[in-house]
Amino acid sequence: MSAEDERPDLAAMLHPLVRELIAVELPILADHGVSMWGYSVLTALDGTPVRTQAALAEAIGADKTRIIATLDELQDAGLITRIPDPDDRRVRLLSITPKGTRIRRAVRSDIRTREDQLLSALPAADRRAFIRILRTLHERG
Amino acid sequence: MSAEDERPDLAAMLHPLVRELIAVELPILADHGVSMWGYSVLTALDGTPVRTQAALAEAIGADKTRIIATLDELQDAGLITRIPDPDDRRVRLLSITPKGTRIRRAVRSDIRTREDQLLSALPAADRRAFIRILRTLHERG
DNA sequence: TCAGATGATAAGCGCGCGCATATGATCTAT
DNA sequence: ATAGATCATATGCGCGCGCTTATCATCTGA
Repeated sequence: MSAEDERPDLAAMLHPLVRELIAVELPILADHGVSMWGYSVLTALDGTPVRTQAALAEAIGADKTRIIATLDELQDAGLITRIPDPDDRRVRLLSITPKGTRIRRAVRSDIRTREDQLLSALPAADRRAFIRILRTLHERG
Repeated sequence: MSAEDERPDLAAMLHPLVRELIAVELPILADHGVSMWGYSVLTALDGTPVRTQAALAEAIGADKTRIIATLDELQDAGLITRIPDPDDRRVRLLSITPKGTRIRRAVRSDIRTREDQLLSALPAADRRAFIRILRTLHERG
């Protein structure tokens, strides 16, 4: 039985880490007046407008009915636009506004700063490797 | 602006991964007749008996009132024992039974198999590095 | 001895969320 | 023209869980 066998489960290590990250992010999001789902929507829309709300929900792992209130809030706050598609009037074309982009990037920057603090326990090479491997796992699926 | 700056947030990458791991684990846990919290308790007790229930809850990030039902179930199933401490009769000494140990290890083995499948997208060196770095972050925190 | 701390337990509140269902508008294919 | 699919939306159920409060037993220190 190698030492590897005695490691905690992946979820046992990852879950607390995620909880910690979320705890760090919530106050930042509150400072900028957006919810976690709202930020997630802004992130998905920044750079890539999305044609349907269902596709957006799918892309960010949200529920397509639950996301509607989030979109309402973002629209009311002027962070996104929801224009009926002239080619298919069932569809709302979603895009982020300049104000939405500004807020999204400000939030991301604040989050990045805190993430760096969290990762500062690691040697630089490990930090880079961790991010790189995570991106691989993330893109894979 | 380096490519690094355009990476997704850590939580955006880690959260889906955790969700996926949990989705994989739930059927395994159901097969062995334990809940996620139950498995977490068994894992904490295997090898290290714990003196108080509050300490256990704290150790696994659970709520000290919510954990009681879990302990009741585990005890009813014969997977743990809860004996009043003769030196302080407020306290219940917690330990895992042989049956509990057997189940915990069977679950862990099944989970490990599925984790390996999940990580098989990575080159072996990255797999090792990922685990090693995760353990560092986990122990630090 | 007695007040206050500590441990286990019960019970309840409120939130977020996954999920199912229903409805109306609109499009598409026959 | 019409049936069926698709999209946005509203609504409601139920669960898990973090949190609070209260109760009872027991221990500890002044």
